[in-house]
Order: sequence, then C-alpha cells, then structure tokens
Amino acid sequence: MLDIRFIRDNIDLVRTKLADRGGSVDLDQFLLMDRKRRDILQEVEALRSERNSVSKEIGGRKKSSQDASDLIEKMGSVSSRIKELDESLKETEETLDALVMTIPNVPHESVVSGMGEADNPVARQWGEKPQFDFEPRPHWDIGEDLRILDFATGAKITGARFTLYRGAGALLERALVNFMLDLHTTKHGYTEVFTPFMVNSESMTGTGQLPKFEEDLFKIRGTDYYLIPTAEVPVTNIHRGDILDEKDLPLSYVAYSACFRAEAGSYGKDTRGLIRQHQFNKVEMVKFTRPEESYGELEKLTSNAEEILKKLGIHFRTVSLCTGDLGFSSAKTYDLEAWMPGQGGYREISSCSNFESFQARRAGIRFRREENSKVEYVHTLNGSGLAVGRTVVAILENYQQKDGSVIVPDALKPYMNGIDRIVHNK
RNA sequence: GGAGAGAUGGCUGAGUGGCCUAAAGCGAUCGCCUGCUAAGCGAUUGUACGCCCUUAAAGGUGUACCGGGGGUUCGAAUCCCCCUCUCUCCGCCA
Repeated sequence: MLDIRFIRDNIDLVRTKLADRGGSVDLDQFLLMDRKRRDILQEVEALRSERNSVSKEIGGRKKSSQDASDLIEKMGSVSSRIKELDESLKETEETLDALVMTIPNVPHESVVSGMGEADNPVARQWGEKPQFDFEPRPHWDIGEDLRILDFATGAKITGARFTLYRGAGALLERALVNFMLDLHTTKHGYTEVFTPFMVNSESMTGTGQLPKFEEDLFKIRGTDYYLIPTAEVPVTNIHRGDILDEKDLPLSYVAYSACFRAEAGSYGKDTRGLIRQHQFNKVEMVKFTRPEESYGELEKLTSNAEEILKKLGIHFRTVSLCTGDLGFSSAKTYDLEAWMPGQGGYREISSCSNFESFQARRAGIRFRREENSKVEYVHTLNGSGLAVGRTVVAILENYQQKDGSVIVPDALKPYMNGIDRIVHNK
C-alpha cells in the first residue's frame, strides 16, 4: 500500500510510474474518494465536538438538578446526523481502501523500463555451463530412472503437481534444507524461525497476497485460514502492528516452510517435473531495516542466496527485473536463474525483493529512532535462499553422469549420510 | 467438544452511565540535588486521521482509540448482543 498523502501530493509521478509497470489504476476515482472522505470527516468531527461539549453541560445540569430537556432534544438530531454521516464515511473509506489496495508499489529509480521477462538486464553471472560427453537429460527422466522421484504416485495420492520423493531423493531434499538453514544462520547472521503453514486473512493482506490474488491461494474451508504460498507471509507478519526498537534493526530471519500455490492460470506451463508444483519446500530470508539501509541490505540478501549456488557449484545468472516484470508489492527485485542443462535454459531459483515501506504500511510495522520520538515505517525485504525443489532439479541436471547416476556436490556431503553418489534406488 | 474466568496505556493494575481529558505504582526520558554511586525531589510520557500555520521541521487545534464488530443513550472503558483470543478444569489426541 502506498501512502495516501503521497499519492495525493504526487499524483502525476504516481501516474507515470504505474503506467510504466503496465496495467491501469483509476487514480481519478482515488482523488474523488479521497476528497469526499475528508469533506465528510470535517463535518462529522465538528458535530462530534459539539455533542461532546453539550453532553458535558447536560451532565452538569443534571448534577445540579436543573432541566436539560431542551439540550437533550437538540442533541438527538445532532446524533442522528452523526450516524448518517458515519455510514457514508464508512462506505467512502471502504471504496477508497479497496482502491488503494489494488495500487501496486512504485518501482525504484534503478529499475529499467520494460515490458516483460525478455527485457530484464543481467546484473552478473557466476560459474560456467558444465560440459557433457553425452546428451544431458531433464531431471524428470533422471529422477524416475533412479526411483528417487515418483510423479505417478504423487498424482495417485493427491493429484497433478504433487510428487513423492523416495530414498536418496527424500534425503537430498532434507539435506538441502539443513545445508541452507545452517549457512544462513551460522555465516550470514540470520535468526531461524519455524512458523505456522496456515495464516489468517489479515496476515495475507499485510504482505499483499490479499485482496488481489486470492485465486492463487488454497483456502481452508470453514475457516479464515489459508495455506501459505511462501514463508514470507508468516515471517513478515511476526511484527505486524509492532513498533520496533531502532537498536534491533536490521532484523534478519530465515525460515524453512512448505509452500502451497494454486497455480491458477498456469495449466499448460511446466507440466512435467518439479519446476511448478502445488506444494514445494523453500528456505526464505526476511529482513526488517531502516529505510536508508534497505538497498544495501537487498544486495547482501541477494548475495546470501547466491552463496548457496556457489557452494553447490551451480552456474547461475542474476537478473534485475524490469518494470513490466516486477511483482505487485516490490520496488526492486533480483531473480537468480540457475542453469538447467537437461532443459537447456535458465530457471528462476530465487527471487529477492525490496518492498520498501509498501508491506510495512499495510501491516503497520514501524520503528522509532533513538534521537527523536516520531515513528517511521521500516522497509521489508525477502528472498528465497533457495527454492528447495528447484535446487534438486539443478543438482540432478548439472551433476548427472553418463551411467545415469548423480554425484553429490561436496558442500552437501556432510548432510547425505555418507552417500556421495546417487545410484538406482531399490 | 463441554464448563467457567478473563482481555484497560511500554508493564502491573484500579475504574459498573457524566469532574475518565483513565487513579496509583513500575519503567523510560529530561532536569534538580550530591565530590561519585545509590536514595530523594520535580517534570514529561501512546497511536491514527483531519484542519490551521509552515519551504520543511516544529507547533496549534479537533476527532477517534480501554481485544474486534454492532446496539441502547443527550452522553459508554462502564449496560446489551455477536465474534476473536488468553487462562483454568473435564473429554479426546501426537
């Protein structure tokens, strides 16, 4: 959510910036509702002020046994007028809120203009594509042949886009989770948290999934609860409504969670393999920072995610999303794209974003500077470190051998119970 | 799932229709006192939105907020209804 006063005072800037993202927002309607709200507010508050002082006088008269029926009668009509105005105020505020909730964040000045994915500039890359003396295969073939990924049984148990991992495959997934958490907690200074996998609608609204993107979520019937699409939601909402101490900033959390996505509208996409699942595992980093340090922290957070891929020895590139590809709540996003030899392309494996005060304003997350008493919104950031299923894909495809086995990357060996090569699972 | 008790400011905790603009205590901040520390004394103490003033900051002023929502009343922390959460006991359960 943007600051209403900021939109009001910078209407042309907001208009230009949002046009740059594509999509359209009715800012004229916004201005109209904003004006109406303030007009009603002024009238109703003046009436309330009158009622307060007259009621006090009625109390005084009653105390001294004087008649107050003339005042009581007069206030009766004032009160009913207040009630009327309150109703129209509520209506106006609901319209205004609904409107403001659908306005996306303003991109940072460093974000380049563009229509979509194809316009994202590559910021840097690391490593090299591995060379094979055979035709590298996609992970779904490797995984099925090794009997570590079982798509058919996942589909039987639940349905499409659910996968059963077996043996060394299940262990590999678990090893990656532990490897990532250990690196971020012991080397990168994050505090580990473990959260609920269901959250209420207030939390979903705080981070921006609701009200606009409900169709992407799984809702628990008969409750106000949703399955989380990312640990970003529960972790960011840890501090919903809080006023934080400046000395605690920046706060850095890391969490493992299962993630659940309805993937509405992507029926034809990535139908094979682990790339696009309804349920997947992810290790997520979340930061709460002072406004002036958030872009420095975004660079750190992104390099923390990159470090995982470097340690695993997987070639990747880091792209900076252009205005047309930026997520709803984000002011700037870096995507890490890992090289997937079996698919012959780069695939997103992490997304690191600075939301500036967009989420903090929706969720009411503020801090107080030590030198003065005024509260300010923090900046929130998050990034995957990394998407675990897609990391399994990257390992299977990059470390595959001619005989169909897969070598375990050195960094992962301490977590693999002595297995240094994944061979056919009995 | 059943029965009961609760939810008040940063914290503890009073307040059962109008001097509540929320007592008192604790904490915090600033000041006084003292050679230093402790004690003591005094002052200050939240958030949001609107309006005025202003380049801005600061300031002034009004309204709202006693878990959330609705109702009664000239007037609600206080009375009524609904909801949420917490605690205790019983049942069930990993």
